[in-house]
Amino acid sequence: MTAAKRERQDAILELVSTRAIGSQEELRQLLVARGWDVTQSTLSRDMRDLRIARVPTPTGVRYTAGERSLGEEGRATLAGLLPQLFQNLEYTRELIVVRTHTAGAQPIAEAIDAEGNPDILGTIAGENTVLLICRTDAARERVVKRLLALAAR
Amino acid sequence: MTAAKRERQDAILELVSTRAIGSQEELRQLLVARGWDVTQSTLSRDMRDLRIARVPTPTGVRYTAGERSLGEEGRATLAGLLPQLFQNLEYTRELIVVRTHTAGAQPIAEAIDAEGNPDILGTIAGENTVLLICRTDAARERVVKRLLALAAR
DNA sequence: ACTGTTTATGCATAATATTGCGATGCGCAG
DNA sequence: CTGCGCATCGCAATATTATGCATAAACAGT
Repeated sequence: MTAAKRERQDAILELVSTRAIGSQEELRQLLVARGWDVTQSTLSRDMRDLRIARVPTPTGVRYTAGERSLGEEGRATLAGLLPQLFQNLEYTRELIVVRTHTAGAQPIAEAIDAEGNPDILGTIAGENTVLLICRTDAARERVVKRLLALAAR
Repeated sequence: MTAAKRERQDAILELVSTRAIGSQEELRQLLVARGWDVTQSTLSRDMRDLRIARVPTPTGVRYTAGERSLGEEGRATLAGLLPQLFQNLEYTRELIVVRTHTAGAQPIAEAIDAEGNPDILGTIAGENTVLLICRTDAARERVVKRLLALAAR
C-alpha cells in the first residue's frame, strides 16, 4: 500500500463523512480539486476497500462511511493476532472451533467480526475458545483454509 | 401503499437481513421463488424506500438494512428488548446468529431462555452475538420469523 | 544496477442500478 | 356504474459502478 493511496483514501473518508456525495464521479471532482487526479475505477476500488456504503434515499443516493472504517486505523488485525494466539482448530459442518492461548479468544473473535466476512455468520468467544458459525459447508472450508494460512505465518 | 407492496417490502427486509444478497437481480430470484414476481426496477424503488444500503466488500457487494437506534430503556421481555438491542440476524440450517448492540447479547439470551420455547434447544451469548440452536430447520424458520417480527416493532 | 514479483492504475466494457414515461388498476365520489 | 385521481409497475433508455486486462510504478533479492 503506497503512501499516496493511503492519503487518498483518508481524503475520501473525510470527504464522504463530511459532505453528501452522490456518485463516484462527484467524489472524483472533489478529489481533483484537491490534487488527486484519479479515475472513477480507482474510486470504485477505494470505496470497496473502505467499505463505504451507498444508501439510497428519497432525495438521491448518498455515501456513508461506517464507524468501522473511520476508526479502524490502528486496530489489531487477524493476520497479526493469529500467529501469536492460535493453538489449534477443529470443525464440523458449518461450525469451526478455534482454540487459542488463554484469554486469546476475545480479541480474535473481535478481529474476525471486524472483517465482516460474509462467509461467517457470527462468532462467540469464551476464554480460550472461539466458535465460528459459517454460512455453509463451503464457506466453512474457505474460512478454515484462510485461518490456517494466517496462523502459519 | 397497497398491502401487496407492504408485504413484498417486508419479505425484502427479511431476505436482506438474513442472507448475503449481492444484486437486485439476485434478490428478485429469491422473491420470485417466494411468489413475488416483480421486476428489478421495482426492487430498486423498494430498496430506496427501505433505505437498504449497498456495501461493497472484498468478496463482493452486499446489502444491509439500516440499524435502528437505541431509544429508551427496555423492559426485560423479549418484545421489549429486541427492538432496542437487535442489530441483525442470520441463520444456517438449525442455527441462528443474532447480532445485538454492545453488551446486548446476554440480556437477550436470558429473555429467550426465559420463554422456554420448545423450538429452541439452547442459547449461547457472547458480547454482542447470540447463538440459538434450534431443534430443526422448521423450528429455526419459526424462530427467525418471530424474532424479526418482534425486532421490527 | 538488473531482473523477477507484487501492487496500483487507467482504459474499455460489462454488470448493475435508477429513472422517465406510459399503461394498468384500485378506491372512491358522484 | 362511470370517470377521476393517484399509486404502482413494467419497459426501455440512461446513469452509475465494477472488473478484465495491459501497463506502469514500486519493491525485493542478488
